Amino acid sequence: MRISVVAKNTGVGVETVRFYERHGLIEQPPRPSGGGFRSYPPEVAERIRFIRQAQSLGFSLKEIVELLSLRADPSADCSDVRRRAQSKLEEVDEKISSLTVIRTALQSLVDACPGEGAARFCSILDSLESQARGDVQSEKRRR
Amino acid sequence: MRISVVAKNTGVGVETVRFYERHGLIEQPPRPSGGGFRSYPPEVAERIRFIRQAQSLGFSLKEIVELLSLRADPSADCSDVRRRAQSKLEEVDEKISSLTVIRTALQSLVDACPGEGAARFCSILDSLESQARGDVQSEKRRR
DNA sequence: CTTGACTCCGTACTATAGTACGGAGTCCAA
DNA sequence: TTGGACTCCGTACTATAGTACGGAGTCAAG
Repeated sequence: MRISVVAKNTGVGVETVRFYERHGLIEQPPRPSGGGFRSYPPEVAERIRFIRQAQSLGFSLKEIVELLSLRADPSADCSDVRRRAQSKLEEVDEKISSLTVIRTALQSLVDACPGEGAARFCSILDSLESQARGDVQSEKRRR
Repeated sequence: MRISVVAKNTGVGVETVRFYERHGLIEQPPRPSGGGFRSYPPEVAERIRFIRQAQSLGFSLKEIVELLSLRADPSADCSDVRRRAQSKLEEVDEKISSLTVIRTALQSLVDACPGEGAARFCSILDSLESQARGDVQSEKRRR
């Protein structure tokens, strides 16, 4: 496979394939002796899909490199992988709960806003300001 | 107030204050004619707290610039601000639900993992791989 | 045997939100 | 008046994950 075919088959750009090569996520096939274009084995495409799959689960490229090297290392234990997945799960849980806090705050701002009038007197901006002052009283009054 | 005092009072670094100046989030006080150090009025510290408050609700610096200019614009309407908060709320909701999908996937990977044995045969890595192949069968078998 | 598409390679640029650095100037207390 | 701390300013660097570009080489169809 030429690089453009790999890219097309995996839904990434040619430049992204090269980017992954440069960062050690996939191996760059040797250039044929005598010149010409590199030929990519199907495993490369599979690995790129693995990368995207792991990315979609919230793993960074750096973490994916580690995951891949665990798979390659015969002395690596499955529990290493499990620990990583577990800690990623905890990370995701934390993100969800902090977003939930944000959601609640935004919702109450939106609810309190009359939705009309000059922005200078906007309750949302006011609230952001009074919270910036640490002004809890006006916060309570507003609700 | 000297810049370092502003920084200390708002919990950011001096470089961050300058960064906000360069990016139009806060106004840079003029240097006293005849040389010397700039003096920051307390409103600057308040504005930095506003910025951090809005950041903590998920607004980017670019969006915060817009929020601030809405507040300054006498013709801007409160409904503009409300719309922005509303759409940020929707964004946050989307993030939460996609993280929830990720959470579920990670949880089932962790649950399926025996937690021992060689990483080469790790069910988590296998699963990532078979999903990469679009191999739904082995996915089902594994559970 | 030429032309257009594709490849290779290095370098540079994008966005986001800062952080660091070096040198010159300034301020204040001992 | 001198030394340490702080300020000013521009530039460069960090991390993350790519994206773009320009020139040279290569391949295949017409």
